[in-house]
Amino acid sequence: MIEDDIFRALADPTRRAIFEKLAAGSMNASALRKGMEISQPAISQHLSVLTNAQLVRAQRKGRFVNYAVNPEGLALIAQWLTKYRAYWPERIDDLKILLKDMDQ
Amino acid sequence: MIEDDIFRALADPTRRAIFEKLAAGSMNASALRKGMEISQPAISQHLSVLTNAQLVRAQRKGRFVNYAVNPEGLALIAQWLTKYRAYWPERIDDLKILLKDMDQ
DNA sequence: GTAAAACATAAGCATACGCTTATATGATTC
DNA sequence: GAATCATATAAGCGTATGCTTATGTTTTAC
Repeated sequence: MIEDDIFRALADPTRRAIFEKLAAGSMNASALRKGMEISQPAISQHLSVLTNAQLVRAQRKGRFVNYAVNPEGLALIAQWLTKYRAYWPERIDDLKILLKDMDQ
Repeated sequence: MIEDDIFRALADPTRRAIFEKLAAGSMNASALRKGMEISQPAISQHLSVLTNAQLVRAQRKGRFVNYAVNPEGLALIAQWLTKYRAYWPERIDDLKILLKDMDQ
């Protein structure tokens, strides 16, 4: 089940931080590492987890590897969320969420 | 970080199955257990995790405890998703996802 | 081709997870 | 209040997770 991988990948705060950085703009592992107190192997392992979860995409560019957000993973979360659309309007505060055209 | 709890809670397939059952209608732990090959303590522990993640609500009804979906958790996921709204249109297949009125 | 840079993989370790069995708590029924 | 039902907690166990250090790969630069 891919959902296992996606949710598990996002359960780690370091991984969410990496993902957030990538969402602001794709970059290689070294660039990602800057400002994060983490070892090189750790970043590499996290990126592997994110990639397997289809949240991130890897592409070799010479001796660098460019990492970018993979919309596939996000779409799968959105898709999962729509199953429980019935509960969204019951949100306590004033958040308004609308999802349409996903009746497949 | 509540996101840790939410994503971790959903990373387990048994927990997602429990959540899905509750989404179809609130019920107590015994009813939930029916049809699931799982021990009573296991269900209880899973429900505890889901409750802590604000995905589920517990309410005593005599000697039963009624469990129901807590929209709060779902809303937090939706909220998290909106941060990456920019990437949604890039979805490969024909899935159409639209989110509006969440500019808070 | 040799050295160095960017990244991945291997191995090991402490901690967390999900399950089990056993027991405790809370509430009803008689 | 004793027995029973519904649920929670405790303790223990095997496995997974996230990190580290050490070593491999792959590609560029000289």
